[in-house]
Amino acid sequence: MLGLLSAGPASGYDLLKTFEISLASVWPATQSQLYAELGRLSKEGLVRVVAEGPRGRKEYEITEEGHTELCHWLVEVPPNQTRRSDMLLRVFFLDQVGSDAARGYLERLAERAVHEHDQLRGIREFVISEGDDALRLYGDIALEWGLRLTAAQRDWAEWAAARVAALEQQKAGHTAAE
Amino acid sequence: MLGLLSAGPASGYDLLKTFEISLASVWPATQSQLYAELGRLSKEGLVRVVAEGPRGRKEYEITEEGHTELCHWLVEVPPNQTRRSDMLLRVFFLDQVGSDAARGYLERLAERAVHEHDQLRGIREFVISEGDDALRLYGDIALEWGLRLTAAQRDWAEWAAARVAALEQQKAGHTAAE
DNA sequence: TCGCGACATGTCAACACAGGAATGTACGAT
DNA sequence: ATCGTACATTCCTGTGTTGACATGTCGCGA
Repeated sequence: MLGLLSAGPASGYDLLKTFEISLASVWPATQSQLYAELGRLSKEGLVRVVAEGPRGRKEYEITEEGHTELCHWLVEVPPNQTRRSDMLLRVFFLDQVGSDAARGYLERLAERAVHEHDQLRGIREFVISEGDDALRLYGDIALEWGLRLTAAQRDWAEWAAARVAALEQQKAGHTAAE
Repeated sequence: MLGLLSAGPASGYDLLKTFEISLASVWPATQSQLYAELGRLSKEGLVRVVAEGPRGRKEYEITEEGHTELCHWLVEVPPNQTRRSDMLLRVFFLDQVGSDAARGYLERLAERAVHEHDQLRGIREFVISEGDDALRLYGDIALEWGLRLTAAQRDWAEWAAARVAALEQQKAGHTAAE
C-alpha cells in the first residue's frame, strides 16, 4: 500500500485496481485486507486522507513517516527466506504414484512453465511500448525475474522427466534380463 | 503428513523431526499445525492409530483412503500458481530508495543466492553418499530445483544490479553534460 | 426515468499460521 | 538414586487470510 501510494494519492478502490494488475502475482491479497490495511496505516499515521470524493470515496496520500517506513522496509528489514511451494512438495512424494504418472506430472509442469513464459513475454512487449525510463526499470527487472524463473522451470522439469524415464527404462531392461 | 506416513508408520514426534529436516524448506509449518493436522486426518479416516508407545506416544499409519487421497492430490489437484515473494515485491518499489541503495539491495540478493547455492551443494554431496536409488531420485530432483533456482537468482540479481548501475552512469553523464 | 453496471467501502465468520507455554514420561549416565 | 535430556502431546493467544455478504452512490444509455 505504501509503495503504491508513493506514486501519488489514490483511493482504496484505485489501489485495489492497480494492485490486481501489477502486484497480485507476487503478493496475493483480497479487497478486505487492502481496506483493512489502509485503516490501520491511517491510524498509525503512515497514510492520510486528503480528499473525499463522490460515493464516499476517500483519497489517501502517503505521509513523511510512511515514506520513511517504506524505505526502511525496502532496504533494512531482512527478506523472508522460506517460500512455500506445493509444486516441490509434491515432487518429494512422487514415487507414490509410479514413474509413469510422475513423468506426466513433470511434463505438465514443463508445459505450464512454457505457457507462463509466453504470457510474460506478451506483457513485456506491451509494457515496452509505453516505457518511461527510470520508472519502468524496476517493473522490467521484476518481469525479467519471471522470465528467467519460468525458463529455468521448463528446463528443470524436462530434465527431471528425462531422468525418471531413464530409470524406468533401466528397470525394464533389468527385469527383462532376469 | 500423508506423504511422510506413506514411508511407514510413525508418531507425531517422528513426523515432526522428519519434517523439519526434509520438508520445512519447501513447506514451513509449526509443531502445533502438524499435531492438529494429524488429529483432523485421523477423524477423517485418512490415518489411523496403530499402537501406543511409552510416553503417551501414538503411532500413526496411513489408511487405504489416505493413500488414495494422497495420490489424488499428487496428480489431479491443480497446483497453486501464485507464490508470495517479498523479495520481488520490494523490487517494484526500489526506485523509492535511490539507485545506490537499490543496487546494494540487488547485490545482497546475489550474495544470498550464492550462499544458499553452496549450502545446497553441501547437502547434495552428503545425500549422494548414502544413496538408495529409486527412493532418493525425487529428493535429488527437488534438490536440483533448488540449485537451478539459486543459480538463476544470482545471475538475475547481478544482471539487475548492472542495469541499475548503467542507468546511474547514464544519468550522471547527462547531468555533467548540461 | 429506470435500471444496470461500475464505483466505493465496510463487516463477518471460518480457518490457517506462528510461537510459545504447559505438562508430563521414560531412559541413560553418573 | 537422581538428574538432565530427549521424547511426546496438547492448549492458548494473537494475527493473517479468505471469501462472501452488505450497503450504498453515481452516471449513462435505452
